[in-house]
Parts: sequence; C-alpha cells; structure tokens
Amino acid sequence: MNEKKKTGYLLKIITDVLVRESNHMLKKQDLTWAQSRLIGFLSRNGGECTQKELESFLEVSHPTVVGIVSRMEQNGFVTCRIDASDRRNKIVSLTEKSIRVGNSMLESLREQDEAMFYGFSDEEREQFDNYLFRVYENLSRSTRTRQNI
Amino acid sequence: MNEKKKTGYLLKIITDVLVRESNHMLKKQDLTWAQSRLIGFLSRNGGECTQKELESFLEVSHPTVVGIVSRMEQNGFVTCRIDASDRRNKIVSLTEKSIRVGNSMLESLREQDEAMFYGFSDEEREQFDNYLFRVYENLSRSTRTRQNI
DNA sequence: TTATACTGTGTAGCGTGCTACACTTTGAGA
DNA sequence: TCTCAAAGTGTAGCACGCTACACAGTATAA
Repeated sequence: MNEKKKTGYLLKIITDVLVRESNHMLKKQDLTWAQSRLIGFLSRNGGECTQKELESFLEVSHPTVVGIVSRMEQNGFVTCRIDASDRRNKIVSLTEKSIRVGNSMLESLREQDEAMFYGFSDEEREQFDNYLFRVYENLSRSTRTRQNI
Repeated sequence: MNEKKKTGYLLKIITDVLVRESNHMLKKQDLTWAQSRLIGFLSRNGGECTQKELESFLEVSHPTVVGIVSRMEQNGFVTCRIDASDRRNKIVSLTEKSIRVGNSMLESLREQDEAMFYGFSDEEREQFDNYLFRVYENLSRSTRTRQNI
C-alpha cells in the first residue's frame, strides 16, 4: 500500500489530481483545464492565432488541437475562420464570452497553485521549478533522439 | 513561444512526454504504460489481487481499472475470476505471458528513468522526489477538503 | 427475518491524448 | 508552366482518465 512510488508514477498521479481538480473548479464556467489553457494563451497573444501556433504552445498533436478547438467553437468560446492570405491556416479567435470568463478562471487556477505549494519557501519553489525544467529538457532531448531529428 | 511555463502546465507536459515515450517503448511487447504498471504491481504482490486493490494502488477510478483490466484480459496478460468467499470481488491474476514480458518491460522503463534524470546528482534527485511528494500530499489534502472527508 | 445501507463491479457517455492516413493549399525547382 | 514536396488541417479509431447511474452481493440493525 504505502510502498515508495517511482518518480514517473508520482508525476502522473500528481498531474491527474491537478487536472481533475481544475476541471471541477472550472465546471461552473463550463470549461475544462485544456480549454482554459487555450484561453489563457490567446488572451496574452492578441486574442487570435492559428491552430498550428496552438499546437506549438500546448505541445500536443494537431488532432488534439482540432478536438479542443471544435468543442470550444460549439460552446461559443472561440470562433474560427480561414486565413485569406494563406488558405491553409485556420485562425482561432476569442469571443466576448471567453474574455468575460477569463478573470474568474485565473482566480480559480491561482487558488490551486497556492494549495499545491503550501509550506514551500520561495527558494524551494524556485528550485522545484528548476528541477522540473531540467527534467523537461532531458525528456525533450531523448524524444528528439528517438525521432532522429 | 518561450514564455515561462506555469508549474502545472510543465507537470502536464512532462507527464505526457513520459507516458507517450513509454508507450512507444512498450509497443513491441504489445503493452501500454498503464498496463505495465499493473503488471509491476501484481508481480510484486503475489501475482493476483482484486480490482478494488488495483484501484487503490493505481489511484484511479474504478471504471478506469475495469477498462485496463478488460483490455489486458483480451490480450492474454491477465485472467479474472470471482472470489468464491465474497462474490463481490473480482480477482485479477497474471498469466505466464505477462510474467515473461515483465523483465524486458522493466529494462525499458529503467532506461527512461535514467534519461529523465541525466545530469542530476543523487542529492538533487532525492530532493526532487521529496518536493514531488510534498506537492502530492498538498493536493491530496485539498482534494479531501473539497469532498468534505 | 426482513428491511436497509454499504461495497464492489459494470455500463454509458464524454474529454483529451495519441498514430496513421487523407486532403487542400502553397511554394520551389525543373 | 508543370510537377512534386512541404505545410496545415481533417478524420478514423484507439487508450485511458473521468462522472453518473445501475445492479448484485454482503453486512447490519430493527
């Protein structure tokens, strides 16, 4: 029961809790964690961008972006149009509705962030972030190796 | 593009890479990351347990366990039977096949673990695990608060 | 004993991640 | 100009998380 968990498993469990709790908090705004992240990015970047740019920022595959965007379009959080200057691009834009919910959304996520680092000093928190970033870079490199890039 | 990522998002991205890469490595054994974790637990615990115990160990909901177990049963990695002494319990057992793939599976996952902590000293690695565990406990507590337990 | 609560499992339906394949549009070179 | 590669998007189908609901077996209390 209380055996020591492997680091990878612990990371997975923590992430699942994080996403699950976020989805609970965001449910009253009719949003999900992934969707809130898209709104956050778009609102810091002029309110619109192409699906391709979302793919790079979210670091997920393009079919995943297609799914998130189309559900948000159905729920009125974004609108889409074809880029006239390059008809391959699909431009995704925030709506009034999504701009309006943005602030309460951020408040929810900030609360979670505080709960997560309860008892951490500023130095500890910073060190944790640094470790995480190093792990991220290690994994990115080994991924590129596998793909022969 | 290179804006500083929020800790939660970084955790999610790292976990996704971890799971995705594991799935790639395990594909030749016809396994997934979640399935390998179930085999690992069972092989350390006498080769069989109930679905309920899997639920506690994996820390996922029971429908998720049902899905993983039934797919593994279809592929011949586990067998299932009803507990005669308490007919509510469904006992899941490893098969010859899953015991056989266990070792090469562990080898794959160990390689990934090494790649992940490339450049970490033993102290840094230990400190990182400690931070992770504190975050895990913080999140567990706030989850219980939400559920009024 | 009988009614009731609890426990373990199953099913339906959804969101989000993936790979593999297909299509349209654009750009670049012969 | 014409061909062919590259880029962006879409679709099919899967694994694995979840919640909400349903049901059978067991335990408990009247």
